[in-house]
Formats: sequence, C-alpha cells, structure tokens
Amino acid sequence: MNTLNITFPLERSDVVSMLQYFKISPTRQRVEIAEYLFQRPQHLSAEKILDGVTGAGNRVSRATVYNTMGLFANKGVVREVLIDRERVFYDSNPDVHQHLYNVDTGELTDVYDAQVNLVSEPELPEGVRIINTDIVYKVTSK
Amino acid sequence: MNTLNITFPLERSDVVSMLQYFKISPTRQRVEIAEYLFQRPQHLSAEKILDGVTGAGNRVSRATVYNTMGLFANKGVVREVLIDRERVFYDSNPDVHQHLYNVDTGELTDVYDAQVNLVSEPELPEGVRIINTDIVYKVTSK
DNA sequence: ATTGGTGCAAAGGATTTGCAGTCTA
DNA sequence: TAGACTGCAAATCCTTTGCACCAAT
Repeated sequence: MNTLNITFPLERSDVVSMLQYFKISPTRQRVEIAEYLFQRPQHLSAEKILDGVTGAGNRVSRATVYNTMGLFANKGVVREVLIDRERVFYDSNPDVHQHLYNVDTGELTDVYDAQVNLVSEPELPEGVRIINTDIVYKVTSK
Repeated sequence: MNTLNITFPLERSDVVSMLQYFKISPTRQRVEIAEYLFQRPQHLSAEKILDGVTGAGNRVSRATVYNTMGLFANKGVVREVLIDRERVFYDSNPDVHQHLYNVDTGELTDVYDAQVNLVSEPELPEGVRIINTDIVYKVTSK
C-alpha cells in the first residue's frame, strides 16, 4: 500500500538503504534525523525534530535540520505539510492518506479514505505534471 | 454555483451588504479592502492587498490589513490558502474549486472539477465538523 | 585538491502585539 | 462615555544565509 513498504520503526540499516535509494549520501546527521522521523509515521516541525534528535543524545545543528528537511522533502523522503500558519510540518507517513486539521486545537491527524481515489485528475496546463495531491479537511470542534 | 452569488466586480454597496451579511461592521478600511479583493476572483497576499488598496488612493495601515484579513478569513468572507512557504494567500473566489500550485514558479491557479464531488467525507472524530475541504494539486513544469 | 556537508551567528521577512489615539453608537 | 477600530513602531519567531571549518573522494 505504500511505495516504500516501510515497517515502522525503521532501523538504522534500513534508514541508510532508504537514503541511498533516494540518492542522498547518508551522513551521520542525516541518518540520525531520518531515524528519528521514521520511528513511526508522524508530523513533526523542524523544532521538534531538532529537540528529538539532540534529546536522543546526538549532535545536530538547527541549520542542518532545516537543510536536511529541505533536502528530504525535495527528494520525496518526507512530505511537507503547509497547513498551520505557524510552522511547516514534515510527514513521515509514506502511505496514501489525507489530513484532518483541527483549526481550534492545531491538531493534525491522518485520514485514510479509499473512496478518495474517485477524484479525477484535473485538466492541466501544457507541460506540467502532478507531483502530488494534498487533501485537507479543516474541522472545528465548536 | 457559489453561496454568495457574487457578480464580479462587486460594487461598494454590495460590499457593504456582504460585510453586514457576515456580521462585520463595514468600516471605511474594511469596505475599501473588500472592494479591492472582490474586483475579481483572485489570490492575494497581505502585502499585495496593502499595495492595492493604498495604490487606489486609500489610506490603510499594514496592521489593519492583517487584522482585517484575519477577520475576513475567520468569518468566511475569504478563504486562507496556505501553500506557499513564504506567505499566506487570501482567495476571493467564492465558488467551489481546487488549487493548482506550481512549485517551480510559485503560481497558484484555480481548478474546477465536477468529479471531485465524488470524494466521500471521512469518518470524523466525535464532536468535530468539517469547515471546508482543501484540495491542492502540486505540479512541476520540469 | 575539490566538492559536499555542517554549524554558528547574524540576517531576513512575514505576522503579531502593545498601546495611544480615533471614531461611533 | 464605552466599546470598537485603527495605526505606528517595536517585538516575535520561523526560516534562510554567509562563511569558516571539517569530511570524504
């Protein structure tokens, strides 16, 4: 069901393989960051990633976290989620899924909905192709 | 096809009615901002709105533009579009539509796709209800 | 040696906030 | 007069950048 067929949590050796698959050289910092991300499918901000990685006893700088997440998002290792005004989230869930965003709490959760496949692709302008389709249900608890 | 049945461009008197409909008191600044927004369906950043309104010979401060757009988005006058990392866009198009975002150019365009109605609503947690559903097709021109 | 990667601190830039002044019912 | 609104400037805070140092081929 997912492209990468990941079994969470991903072990270090699998992380290295994955990075190589994406043509990313597995430096110490990148591996540690990816290990943290792929403990389980999750949505994390750069700050949380920094905290998590350093909290696990590794040394990484903020700049490297930002650089690395930009790289990962670009290569398709994670998906950037721009929903919250405050910050960018990075999604380590490789399965096809949608998001539920609670505007009151700021909570972001995954939704799986098979019927969403019925969505037809739109007519595209010349020369462009779809990278991905983001579907976000904004909800309120009021 | 759209809730408000707007005919662009919206005239001043219609803008006033619309704001009242949304329970927003139509101050001079708010009316001028809304007039600018509803000249036609469009996606504008706060900065562009400020430029546009002041460029039309009106006096509005940056803070008021931000306050007003926050208010408009909250009340449902416009829709906030969070796609571009750089800034928030406000969408004055009241029709049901989706977005096409070109990651290479930063261009944001509307898409109308009837078949999208086939999307089923997801199962929701207790006590929450959907405000709206955002669908964004991210495309590349490479 | 050359290229790529990292880290620190400073810079950048959109948005928010505090607060005083203004308007309006 | 009270409450709502506006505007200015300062503050905030996420993210990017410049640049020196380090690593690996």
